[in-house]
Amino acid sequence: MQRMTRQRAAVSDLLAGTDDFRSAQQLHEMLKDRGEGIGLATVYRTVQVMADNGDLDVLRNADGESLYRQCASRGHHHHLVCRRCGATVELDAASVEKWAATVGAQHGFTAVEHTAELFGLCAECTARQQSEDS
Amino acid sequence: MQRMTRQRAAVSDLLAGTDDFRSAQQLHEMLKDRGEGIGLATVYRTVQVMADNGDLDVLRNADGESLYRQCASRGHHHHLVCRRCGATVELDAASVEKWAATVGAQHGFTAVEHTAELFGLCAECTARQQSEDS
DNA sequence: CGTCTCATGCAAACGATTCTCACTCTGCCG
DNA sequence: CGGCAGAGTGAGAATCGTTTGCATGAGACG
Repeated sequence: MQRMTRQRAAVSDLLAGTDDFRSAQQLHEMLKDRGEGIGLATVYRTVQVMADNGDLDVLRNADGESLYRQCASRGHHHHLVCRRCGATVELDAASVEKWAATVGAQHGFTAVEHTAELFGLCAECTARQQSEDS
Repeated sequence: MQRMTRQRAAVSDLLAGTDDFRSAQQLHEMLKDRGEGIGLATVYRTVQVMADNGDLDVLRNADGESLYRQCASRGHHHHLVCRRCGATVELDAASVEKWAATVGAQHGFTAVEHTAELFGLCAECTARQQSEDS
C-alpha cells in the first residue's frame, strides 16, 4: 500500500511547481532550503517510486546523473533540455518513432526501445553565456 | 606526445577484433583472459584517450555504464544495440538529424546535440531468451 | 487509542570511474 | 648503443551518485 507522508507530499509539490529537469540531489537541496526536513535517501526512494508509477520522467545527463521531471504528457515522448539550467520542452516525434520501429524490425531485433533526447542551451542561457565570454 | 605501449596495442587490438559495445570492465576482463597484464585504470585511461581522438564510440546503457566500440564510420551516427550481448548495427538517420536541428531552432536553443540510440534483443538473443522462458 | 506496516533517516555499503604517486618504459637525441 | 625526460602504468585510495540495512517513527484502519 502507498501512504501519503509529509515527505512525499513535499517532493510531489516541489516537482509540480518546477518545469525543469532536476537531479535527486538538487531536489533534496531545494527541499532543505524550503525548510522541509527530509533525508536524501527518502528523496531517492520517493522519486523512484514516482518514476515507476509513471508520474515522473527520468533521463540521464551527460555525466550519467539521473534527472527527474513531472511532464505534462504522460505517454512516451522526448525532450529538448537546456544543459545548463534544465529548462525543458516536451517533444512529440512521430518521425522518430517510425524510424525506430522500422530499423529495429529490419535487423531482426525485438523488444526495441529507444532514447532520443536533445541537449542544448536555451535562449536565456545562450545570452548569459555570451555576456560571460566577453 | 602519444606513445605506443604494449597495453595500448592490446586494447586497440581487442577492440579492432570486436563488433560489439563493451564496457571498460569487460574489456579489462577480456584482456586478462588473453593473458595480457594490464590494470583496470589503464584500460579506462586508454579507452578515454581513444574516445577523445574519435577512434572509439561511447554510449551509456540503461544502468549508466559507458560502453565502447570501434565503429566503421567515424562520423556522427547512431546505433541499434542488443541489450543482452552488445551486438551492434550502425545506423545513419538523416531524418533524426533533420528533426533535431529543426526542433532546436524552433525553440531558440543553441549548441544542440542529440543522442538517439535503439536498444533491443538481436535475433540470436531473442531465440535464446525464448528457450530459457520455456 | 492500538496495532500493523510501510516510510524515514542515518550511516554504511556499493559500483563505476578517477586520482595519486612511485616506478617503468618509450621515443628521441647524440 | 646509452642516456634522459617525461609520458604511461599499476595498485590502491578517493570520489560521487545511488542504494541498502536497520532501528525508529508515523499513516491508516479497526
